[in-house]
Amino acid sequence: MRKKQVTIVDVAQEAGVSYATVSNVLNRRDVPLAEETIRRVEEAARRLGYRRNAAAASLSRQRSNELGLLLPGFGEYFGRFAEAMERTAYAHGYHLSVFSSSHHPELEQRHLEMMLQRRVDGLFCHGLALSPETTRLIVGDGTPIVLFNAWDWPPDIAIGVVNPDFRGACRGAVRHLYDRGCRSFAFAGGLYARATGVQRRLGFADGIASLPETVASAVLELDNVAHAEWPACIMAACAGGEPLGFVAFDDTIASRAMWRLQEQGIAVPERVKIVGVNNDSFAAHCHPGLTSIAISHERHAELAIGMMVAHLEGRTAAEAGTLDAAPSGERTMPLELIVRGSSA
Amino acid sequence: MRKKQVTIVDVAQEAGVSYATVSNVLNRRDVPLAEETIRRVEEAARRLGYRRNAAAASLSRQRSNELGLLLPGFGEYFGRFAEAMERTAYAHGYHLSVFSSSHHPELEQRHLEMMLQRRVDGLFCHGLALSPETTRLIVGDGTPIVLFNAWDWPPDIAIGVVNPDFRGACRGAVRHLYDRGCRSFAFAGGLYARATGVQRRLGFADGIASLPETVASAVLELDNVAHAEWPACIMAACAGGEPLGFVAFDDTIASRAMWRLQEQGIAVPERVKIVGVNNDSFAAHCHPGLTSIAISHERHAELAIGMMVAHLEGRTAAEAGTLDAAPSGERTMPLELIVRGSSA
DNA sequence: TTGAAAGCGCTAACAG
DNA sequence: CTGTTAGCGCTTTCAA
Repeated sequence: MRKKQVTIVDVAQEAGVSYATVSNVLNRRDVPLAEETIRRVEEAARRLGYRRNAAAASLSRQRSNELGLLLPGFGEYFGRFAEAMERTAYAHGYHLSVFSSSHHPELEQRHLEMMLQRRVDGLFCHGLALSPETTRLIVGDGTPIVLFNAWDWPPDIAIGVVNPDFRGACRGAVRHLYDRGCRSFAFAGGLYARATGVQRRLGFADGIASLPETVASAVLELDNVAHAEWPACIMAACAGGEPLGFVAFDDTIASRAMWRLQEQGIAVPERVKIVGVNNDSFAAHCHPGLTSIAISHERHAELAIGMMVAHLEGRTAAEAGTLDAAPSGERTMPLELIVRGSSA
Repeated sequence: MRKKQVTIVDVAQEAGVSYATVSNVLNRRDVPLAEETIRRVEEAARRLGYRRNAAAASLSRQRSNELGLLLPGFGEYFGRFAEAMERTAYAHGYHLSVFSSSHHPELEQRHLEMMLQRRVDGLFCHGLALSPETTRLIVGDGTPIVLFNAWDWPPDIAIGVVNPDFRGACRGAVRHLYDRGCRSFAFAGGLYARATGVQRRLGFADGIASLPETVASAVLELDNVAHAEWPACIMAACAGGEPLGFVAFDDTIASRAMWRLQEQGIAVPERVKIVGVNNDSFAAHCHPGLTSIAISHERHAELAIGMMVAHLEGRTAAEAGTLDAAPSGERTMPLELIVRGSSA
């Protein structure tokens, strides 16, 4: 077994004080301490290479100071989000552990179960995770949960939700394309991300409906269409001589479509103007640059962590009778359209 | 504070047995148990919604059954690796927590410190993390560490290392380009990833040296060169009428270069043939497709986790006098060249 | 086959 | 200002 660990008892002995005192020194609580004692204890701890045992501490203090983040995967979108979340949690004095289900429901449930067993102080969970089985794991457990990218979630499961405004952004994208001269439109979805796809589709429809004139529009399902067929599918939506406005589920689909169209000699942005979603790194480096909808992961993280921390602190404050539990709810985050060559 | 948690004591009471028995039942140890008791306890646990407290368990049993993974960031490369690691750890009966330092040394140290405080059973750490400060945190702690993508690490810090063979792969890339007719070569690095960049550079040099004839070659540093200048920089390395063979640090640099070259009317692959590294998802969807060096994250993960588990189990076996500590060391993983249009 | 009891390392009253 | 002490929830001998 691992080399016997150094405990506060050892440190106490080394410093010649009681081990409660060591705990006091090391946690710098509001307790008054003699300068000399502090020095001696810190010195002893350093000398012995003492490192606090987090399990013992959480057990004793009934909180772990740890937050958990459950992601569907570490793709570019969620990867960036995770990084922002880690930084933000850190800034708020918490530690964030990240788990990705790699799109495996089984792994996802297991991750969830582990976080609950570890009594994380709070949990961040993506909307797709809320299958009936998963939900059952969560419901009734006291752990506060903040959902993200969750548009259809069981009520009373979370203390709050924060969603990027894909709907509003797609609405805006249609308008942008119209302003650039498009008079017929197509949207290409991906079924694999249901809820988030629906939002985009709704936004696309909103956009079409709010145009000053009636235009032709189509919603495409390219999931089961061979890439080579994409241009034909897409161009079928084009009516009249004006360019077609094409809104894609994400940048991957957008760039793939762009390439296939160009390959067939269909000029982008002259014949087809394209808008993607996510502003992935390659959007700026393909040719032409891909107009895309960008999200500020920093702000997203700030909102999510903020909600959680407010709840956590609010709760302890409430216990102290200082404050009512902090209010929460559903927040929507505005997105930004980054215009590049593909819609020029 | 959180709703009082259900403990084994509650379960014991509900089932009418001692709480030691509950523990026995729930952990299905080698202890003989009466069928009836098992049933009663499980039933009670379910009814009460019992969930084991992981902190208490780790504290008591002196191991957490948890592994930690420290990444420099959640980019495509490490993101995929992290997913594979999670799956593999799971398959081996461990739980893996992932942390990314977002390239912030401060966050990185903190993550490390937390994992050590949490007494993870084992730690996976990328090579770039081994700054003097970080190394100091680790050294002397009993936690077993497996390093990955670490070419210059302090001895005695890790129980093993597993590295992708970027060097061999880049050597092969040069050969591939030569076979496709290139007679002058250039490599473009990125300083931001030192060790891994050095490996590629060495491989490039190896490749040049092993060619059947002497050729012109150049190593470029494009970090501080404006993108618009890249074509000029790159083409300066081109000698003679044959196409230039261009090996890039990664697919991002490769695709960016490809675009800039094409923009200036320099044909790829006719004038310049390009090979990238990482086989990022867009490599298959840019035009022309980008030839790239692919890594099997699955195999990488299997090697890393395997090393760790062997050590962990070997150690407990050794304690039991069954086995010597498992041997480990440095493993190199072969990579694969995926040939696409950019080097046709 | 079950239970009593001694910790695991640390925190948090509370008493001195 | 410092020390005593009673847990936190669970695991693990060792007796019964």
